[in-house]
Amino acid sequence: MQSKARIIFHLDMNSFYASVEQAHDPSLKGKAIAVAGNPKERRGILVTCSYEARAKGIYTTMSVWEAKRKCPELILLPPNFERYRAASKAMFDILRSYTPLVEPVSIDEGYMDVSDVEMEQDPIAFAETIQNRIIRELDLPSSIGIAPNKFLAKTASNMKKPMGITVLRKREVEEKLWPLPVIEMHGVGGSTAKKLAEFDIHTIGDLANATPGILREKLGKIGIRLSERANGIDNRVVDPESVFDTKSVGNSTTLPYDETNIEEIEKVFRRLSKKVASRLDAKNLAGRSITIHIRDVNWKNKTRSKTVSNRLYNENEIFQLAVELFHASWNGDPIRLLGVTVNNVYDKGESVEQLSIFNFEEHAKEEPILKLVEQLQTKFGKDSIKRGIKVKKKASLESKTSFSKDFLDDHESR
DNA sequence: TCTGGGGTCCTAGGACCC
DNA sequence: TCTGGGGTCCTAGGACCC
Repeated sequence: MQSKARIIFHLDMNSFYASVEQAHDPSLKGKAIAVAGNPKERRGILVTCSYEARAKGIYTTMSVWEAKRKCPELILLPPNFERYRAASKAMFDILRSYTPLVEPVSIDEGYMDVSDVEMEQDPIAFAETIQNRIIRELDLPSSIGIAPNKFLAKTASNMKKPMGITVLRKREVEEKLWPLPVIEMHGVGGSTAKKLAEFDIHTIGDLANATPGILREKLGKIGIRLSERANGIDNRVVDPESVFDTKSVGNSTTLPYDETNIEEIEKVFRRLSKKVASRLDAKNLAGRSITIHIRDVNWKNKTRSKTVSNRLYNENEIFQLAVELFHASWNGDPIRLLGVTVNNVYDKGESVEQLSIFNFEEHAKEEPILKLVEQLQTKFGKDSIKRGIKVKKKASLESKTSFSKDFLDDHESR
């Protein structure tokens, strides 16, 4: 069945944080401004900068000291995330006033599937309406890409900034995309570009016309995907729910000076654990595993992780595990960055699965249960508890105490 | 004084199970 | 006695994006 062509918008806010600051304080309009992590900090970088700053050779990710050297009149602002989140929410509310099929991708960009929206005019005029409303109501500039799928819409929105509206039709891919270098493609970074260059693929057109089998062999799944995208093919749907699908919550920090003092390091872990715990709490999430990140002076990264049987959300537990992992892998070298992430997170209160874990935890401290768990794990393997929980998931809510019984029944009936 | 902090997805090898 | 495949979970690392 040939499905009806879709109409996808990709809306991208232009230098979002800087624009929000200029809207908030109009005296900043027309000036070279930038938002930096904390302008006073060593090792700070620019998170965003205004178009006026860009005109003077300033760009995002530039270090603060370099930016100041290059443009002494640059106005540096500390980030005000609350302000950005409020602006973001207002922007997405505007988008959702036209269709529920809005998928936020990040704080300042999102997709809309407007295929079934009844428009009074053509899609371009409709995009203008949205863009003008965001300017009028929020004083924020944006760019919109219009295309039959996400990849092309995203590519299109990037073509004209600020305040652009760009249509990219599938039949225009050959003319407009193929001449561009592969690095211009969303999903291709320096590393992939270098690999592609090794077998003489330099432009998006080269990629589009390469044998998919070869790409698969060299790049794995990514190779196939890139080949499709280069040919203008992308079947991903616009998913409004994806924003609620948090998989991990983490916090990391670059230390002001390379650190070897264990007391300082533990203090940092304490701070990071506290932050992660409070953010998990705010979202009512708990996780099943923890990862710590260590970056050394040479920018070499190391991760260590551990999966635990109880749900992870408590600050002290996170801290203990983090420090434990750290001690098990640290060789005493100076450290540049530390991070703590809780992975495999899920909503604490929603599904039966969590409830059964909760029941299990309630009894976990009791001697007979501990013994049972040990026996079960010895007999059936480490993941047997999880399988037990799956059985529990099928069982009714009332039979809370039947956890171990369900579990055994399942295994003995095999 | 080069290079932040928040994420997601993919790979690959080993353990373990059926 | 030496023959499997198929599947999931776990860990470590890397690429990429905003």
